[in-house]
Amino acid sequence: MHASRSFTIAELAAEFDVTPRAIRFYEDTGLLEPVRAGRNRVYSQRDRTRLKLTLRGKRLGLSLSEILQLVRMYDSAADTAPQLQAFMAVLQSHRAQLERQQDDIRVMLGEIGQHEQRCKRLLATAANTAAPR
Amino acid sequence: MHASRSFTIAELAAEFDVTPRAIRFYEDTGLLEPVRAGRNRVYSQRDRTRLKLTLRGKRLGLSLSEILQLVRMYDSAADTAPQLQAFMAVLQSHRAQLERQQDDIRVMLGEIGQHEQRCKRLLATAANTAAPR
DNA sequence: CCTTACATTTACGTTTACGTCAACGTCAAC
DNA sequence: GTTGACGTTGACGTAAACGTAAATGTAAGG
Repeated sequence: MHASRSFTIAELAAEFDVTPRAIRFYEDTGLLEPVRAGRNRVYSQRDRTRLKLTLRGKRLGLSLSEILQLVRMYDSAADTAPQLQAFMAVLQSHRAQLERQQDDIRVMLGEIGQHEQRCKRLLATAANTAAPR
Repeated sequence: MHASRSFTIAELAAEFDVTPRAIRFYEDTGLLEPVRAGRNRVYSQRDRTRLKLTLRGKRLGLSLSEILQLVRMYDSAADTAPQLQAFMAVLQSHRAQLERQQDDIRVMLGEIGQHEQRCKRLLATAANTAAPR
């Protein structure tokens, strides 16, 4: 019967390696909605999940307002057909953007691989030049 | 014998869908180094490539200074063994970050897929409810 | 010659995402 | 009772990445 554990700001800050200041800022933008125990913030599991989503979005270069739109959309259960259609259109465009990023990453990983090969070759010949005996 | 074509700022701006202002700004940061025809900037193929790299980096959330470090590193041909070792270490960390992003993307694509499935189900039942005949 | 289109530099404005005090409350430990 | 350790609310500061005039040049076209 564990009442879905709650968290302090310091706990979340430590777990995700962000500052309390940042967490409070995410609240200002609407991304988090902790309740209060007196003056202090109390974060729910839902807040924790939101924070995780937020940081994931940031790692992919999304702005906080973009992330907010995302989570709001995912939360708002659309029910009418036009709403659902619109929702799916947005999903499509997000998918497209993510796939573009995947391509970008593939290209970059390829270049990194090339540079690594070059380094290895150079290191091999350098070793021979420096200590031919 | 085509002398490796050059570009005006407007050409590059149109091709990559950015403003001239942004392109000049990238020059301020050191990312581009156009020569001058009198007062006007003339961009080489190398500049064009740099711009492409810059925009790719941006799409992945890199800052301009990070991108600058990258392209400089890739340009500077390290030759001593310690330099090469250091270079490869940086490559490794970049690779790691890109792989983290790949994971993030995979997770997000998965979530998008789930939402799409849910939408389709809802649309199906909604259609039945709206027009059962 | 005048306009139009595109280029330039200089400079100040703006948004985003926090950092960094400052001043204060609170509760436990010594 | 006071000292930390942690929390709070302002409020101001800041770096990044341009946007947005303003004033000017310049080459082509009518």
